Amino acid sequence: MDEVSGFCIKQRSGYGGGNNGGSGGTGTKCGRWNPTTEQVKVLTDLFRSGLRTPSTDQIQKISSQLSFYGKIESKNVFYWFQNHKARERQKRRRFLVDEPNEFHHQGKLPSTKYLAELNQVSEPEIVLETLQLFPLNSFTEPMESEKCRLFSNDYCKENSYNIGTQMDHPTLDLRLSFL
Amino acid sequence: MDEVSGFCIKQRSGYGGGNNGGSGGTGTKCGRWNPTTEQVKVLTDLFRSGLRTPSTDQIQKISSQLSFYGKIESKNVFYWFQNHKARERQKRRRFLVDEPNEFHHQGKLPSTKYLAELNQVSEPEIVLETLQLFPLNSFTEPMESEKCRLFSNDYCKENSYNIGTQMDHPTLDLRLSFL
DNA sequence: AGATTATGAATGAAGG
DNA sequence: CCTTCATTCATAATCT
Repeated sequence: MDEVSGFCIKQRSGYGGGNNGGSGGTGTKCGRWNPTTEQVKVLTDLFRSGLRTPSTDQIQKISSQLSFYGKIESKNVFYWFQNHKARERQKRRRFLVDEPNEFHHQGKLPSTKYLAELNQVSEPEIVLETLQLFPLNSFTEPMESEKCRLFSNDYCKENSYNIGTQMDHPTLDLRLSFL
Repeated sequence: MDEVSGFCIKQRSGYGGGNNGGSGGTGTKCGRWNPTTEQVKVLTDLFRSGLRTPSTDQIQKISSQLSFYGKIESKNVFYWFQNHKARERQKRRRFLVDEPNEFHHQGKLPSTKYLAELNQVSEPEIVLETLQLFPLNSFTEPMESEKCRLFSNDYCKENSYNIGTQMDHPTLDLRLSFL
């Protein structure tokens, strides 16, 4: 999984039914960006697809696409990738390096044997050619994908990405090929 | 469909994080790390000795040492310091901003523990910067992590720290010098 | 028991 | 890139 934990969707006080067209996560105080689940999903999938450091152009486009799901700015996308990447690495460096040492004495644990799944941070680092997250019900034919430029150290593969059927929106076609 | 009104998806059966990864079985309630008294004591003493932001190396060593008292991971140490520092600052700030007259508590009184905490905050905090935490090499490169002087409420005091005398464990010498 | 507090964990934003 | 800070969420601990 992308993150260490199963993810808990955090939300501000449940705003009444989707009144927010693009009011982002919280309806009240917009101190900082609070990504919606759809936004997180898209970003995560992009990341897992291999995108690590999107260019300014890409950021713009991603942001633009994600703005459909709620308020978002380019810098949010930028920060998201930075943080995600950094924490992925940090997890490995700081947390994974943790030794499997196990001396329990003081505790009252009944010596439950546990298997630490430390490999959860091992990143497959695979790059999908065509990412299909949502089995596309609609038949949005992907337009001719633009040629992806390879950046310095990024994998930029053309991704066919579609989102639809998740929200009540008019079949947003979010192919990653727009990148 | 239930709106984004976040519901917390129960954590997947354990993740690298938490603490008790397993207890075997499936539906194990993956709780969070619950430090033992000794662990808290050591951490607190370290903090009070001036350690505020341990480096990765230090974190790992602390974690390693504390693992004697129970299960612990590096990330726990990391978060502990992170939280402790943040909350100390937070309390301090709140204390300064808070009501100038700390006597009129007409409503419900804060718990004794809370008051104790406040009292603790009010006492002079001593942050060492000469704590020899990095005596590993003869020519130790001084880390440049001495920029925490943003707020001028740091005092310098020479201090030698030794925990070993307070422990009731075999021969674990937990002097901070191990850092 | 439910309400409240304490605190582990997470993450958006920056700083450097 | 890396580290750090602020804020928040979730939950164990505790109180009433």
